[in-house]
Amino acid sequence: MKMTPLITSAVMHFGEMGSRWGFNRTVGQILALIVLNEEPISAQEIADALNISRGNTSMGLKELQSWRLVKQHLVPGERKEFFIPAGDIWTLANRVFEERRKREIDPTMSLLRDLLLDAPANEKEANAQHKLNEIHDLLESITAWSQELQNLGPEKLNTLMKLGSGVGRMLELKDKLLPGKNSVN
Amino acid sequence: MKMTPLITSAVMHFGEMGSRWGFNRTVGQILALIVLNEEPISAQEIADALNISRGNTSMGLKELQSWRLVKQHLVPGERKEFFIPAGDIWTLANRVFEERRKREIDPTMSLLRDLLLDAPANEKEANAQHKLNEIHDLLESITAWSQELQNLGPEKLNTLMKLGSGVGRMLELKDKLLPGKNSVN
DNA sequence: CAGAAGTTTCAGAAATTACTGAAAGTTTAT
DNA sequence: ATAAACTTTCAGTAATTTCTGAAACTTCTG
Repeated sequence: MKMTPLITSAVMHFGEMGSRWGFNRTVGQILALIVLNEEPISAQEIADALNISRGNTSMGLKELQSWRLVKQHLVPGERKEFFIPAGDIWTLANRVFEERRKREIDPTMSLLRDLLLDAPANEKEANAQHKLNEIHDLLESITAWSQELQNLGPEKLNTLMKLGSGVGRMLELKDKLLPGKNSVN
Repeated sequence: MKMTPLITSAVMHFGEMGSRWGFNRTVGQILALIVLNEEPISAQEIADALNISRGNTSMGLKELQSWRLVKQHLVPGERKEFFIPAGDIWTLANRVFEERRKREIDPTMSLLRDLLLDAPANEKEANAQHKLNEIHDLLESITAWSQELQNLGPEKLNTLMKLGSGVGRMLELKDKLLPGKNSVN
């Protein structure tokens, strides 16, 4: 498993970015390596290529599996476990979005719901609650929307993205188009 | 600047989430405090309320200003500087998206462009380059799209979000609606 | 210009997070 | 049942990130 210079650059970069994407350097490197390698690759090969301990590799792979970004791949006749990406690039990107939503938005939504249940103790709290409510509604919209987008599937999503500024014009016509929908206030 | 229990819970939570949102605990707490407090608040009051050093407070505020999430507010007659949110909740959310895009996507796009310029040295590299190209295109779409959404402005964005699954139906009709746009393959 | 009121910087300490490697665990083959 | 081939766990260490607080800086006031 010798990495070519190009692959090395890419792997190193994804390592650096890893922490910004919600996982750590090693996990980012492992992911890049698995994605860029057309053949399935074993844990030992990963450890060797990246110069990291076998234990760290194991933990990284576990994390990537919990994100559903890589999966195991049994090679007939081989005792070792091999790893491959859990889907195409689109799928992987979707998974990252979804996992991050779970980690970054859901816990906050849940707390906000709780905080909004209590009656405000005074003026100050009433004001704060109002702000928290705005935040809650915003997060709810984002969540609903992102699920909606995922349900569209890659093709339609792509259509929508490529549509670009056409979206604006389309929205202006929407009431004529979809008379069943009530307008938003 | 005594925090009520409700505000305390919210501030602590935003601190915990802070690191997942791209800044650290203290920065998250400071942001929450500024947003939830209707009055402008001074650096010293923030340090006291959160029990953090004055120096840390200063750095946190600097970071929040670099994210364009809070701004200074001069109170006439007061020597101190006060701080307030840089806009309404929608604006703040947009700023977070945009900043994160800059930090999480732009550097990768730039590297990918470079890596795609070199001719592949062999079979392996050609394959890797193909994958990198897919990633590049995806990130490009996401970037373009998110800029598009921001240009729509809050009202239309809200309309779009509330539209929910109507988007799917709308897309099916789009060709009739916007005949100038070519279909996507 | 001295000094009071405030802010920022940054070296070192504290806290957190990631990594190693040896030991324990698992699976398959004989 | 034993051994070989492999994986996982986890205590301790290393690396990184965050925080403090004292010193330096800035600005305003008399």
